[in-house]
Amino acid sequence: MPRSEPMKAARGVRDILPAAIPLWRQAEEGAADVAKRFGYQEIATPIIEQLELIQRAGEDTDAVAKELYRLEKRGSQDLALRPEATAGVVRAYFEGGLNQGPQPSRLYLIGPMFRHDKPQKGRYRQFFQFNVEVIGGGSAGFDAEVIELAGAWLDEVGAGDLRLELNSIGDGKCRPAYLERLKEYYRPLKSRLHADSQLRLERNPLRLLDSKVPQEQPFKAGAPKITDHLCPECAAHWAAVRRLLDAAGIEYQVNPYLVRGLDYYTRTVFEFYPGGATGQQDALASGGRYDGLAEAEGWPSTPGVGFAGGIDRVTELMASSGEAVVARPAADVVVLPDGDLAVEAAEVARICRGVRSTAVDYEPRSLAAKMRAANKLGAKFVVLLTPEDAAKRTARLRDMSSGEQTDLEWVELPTRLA
RNA sequence: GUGGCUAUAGCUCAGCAGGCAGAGCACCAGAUUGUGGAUCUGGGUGUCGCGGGUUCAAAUCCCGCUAGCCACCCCA
Repeated sequence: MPRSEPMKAARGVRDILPAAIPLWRQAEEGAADVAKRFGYQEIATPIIEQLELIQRAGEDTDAVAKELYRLEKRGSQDLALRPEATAGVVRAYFEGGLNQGPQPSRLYLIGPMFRHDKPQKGRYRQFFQFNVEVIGGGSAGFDAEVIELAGAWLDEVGAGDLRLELNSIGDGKCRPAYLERLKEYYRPLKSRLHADSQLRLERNPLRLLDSKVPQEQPFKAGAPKITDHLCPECAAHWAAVRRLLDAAGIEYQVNPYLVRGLDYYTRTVFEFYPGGATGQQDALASGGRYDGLAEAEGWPSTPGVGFAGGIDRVTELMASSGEAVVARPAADVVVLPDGDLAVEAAEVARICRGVRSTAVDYEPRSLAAKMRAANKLGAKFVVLLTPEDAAKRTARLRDMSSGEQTDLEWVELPTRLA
């Protein structure tokens, strides 16, 4: 047989092994707890969606073109793996009739997302997000609420010091005029911009503000700030959000360069970063208001605000900050048959499982080896079974911490183990 | 898309002025007349990522490829 490479996981994806699961659970359960405490309900949407839904929510950005996992066409629908959750949640809100219920709908979702990125630390092709969405409510109170919720989650799971950045990017009423001012400012500088930025200048000028090209940094300082050019409604909303955050004692930094590239985003944008990190660190959670998204999907215009938190990054932070989680033993009780007693050992295990997690060592190895294995597993008890015992339906129970042993009948096991 | 680093046992890695492929951990067994942890003893489980080149001789030097990691770019 020709030798071949052993099979490995697909590029950019990873396993969450048993030892890492407690930390993972802590991040997820922390998310669910906080969301419920704020009155949010869980929703689960498919990881596949119609390609068109994702394209409408992402327009024709490079990201959609390059990073979307499209599925081979089956039947008449083009499908893709979801790269983010909000588009699907908004779709489900209408399709499931949540728009008929009390407004707004407060929803949360935890699940995997897929992007064909080049993998690197904290960035995977299948990654997990905690999403919180308020759909059907346009008040500033909701903006502040989801920000507070995001901060509470990161705090409680032990993500450590945080930095919250905040901005407003206006809406369809005031943004176009601001973008004209921005273009006017950058046009004379066009020849000094990076090639990518020259394209953005006419197509998506807002993105010039978060450019990281070193030679463009000095230009940003002189650029008009959108928060100076908000319409009265957006300005009032912006002021209200900040007032609410101040009242809640939530610290933030206004970052006039924090933007979103898509038209349906409106008003509030925010991102949480690890506090110790400087510069270009990936956000732990990012969100904002998307009053134009429902309409982009072809549904009635409906306001919404929310955020997405990266569970992979958060668990990595938890691990590095020494967040200790003790893994529970796989089984409290291990049955060690001495000889060919698989049937009897399985029956004894079945009896023990009524009161404690129980495993059986079926391997034909020495009793010493079985004891070693049971010890490493963290077993609290072992049940030793010899052919003579088995014939009489008796066994020997050993307490692994005290070393104490007692001979007893199988039927006595539940009471002795309980 | 760009760049840097890495690739040797199941795992982590050493070996690299070219000369018989190694350690620790893990695993198996024994000391213990078949009862765990501590200790000791024994056991190597390998196409040195793949393909070429240089050489008497290549894990080691050179070229190419592939994969992984890290960073930049990007990130709905």
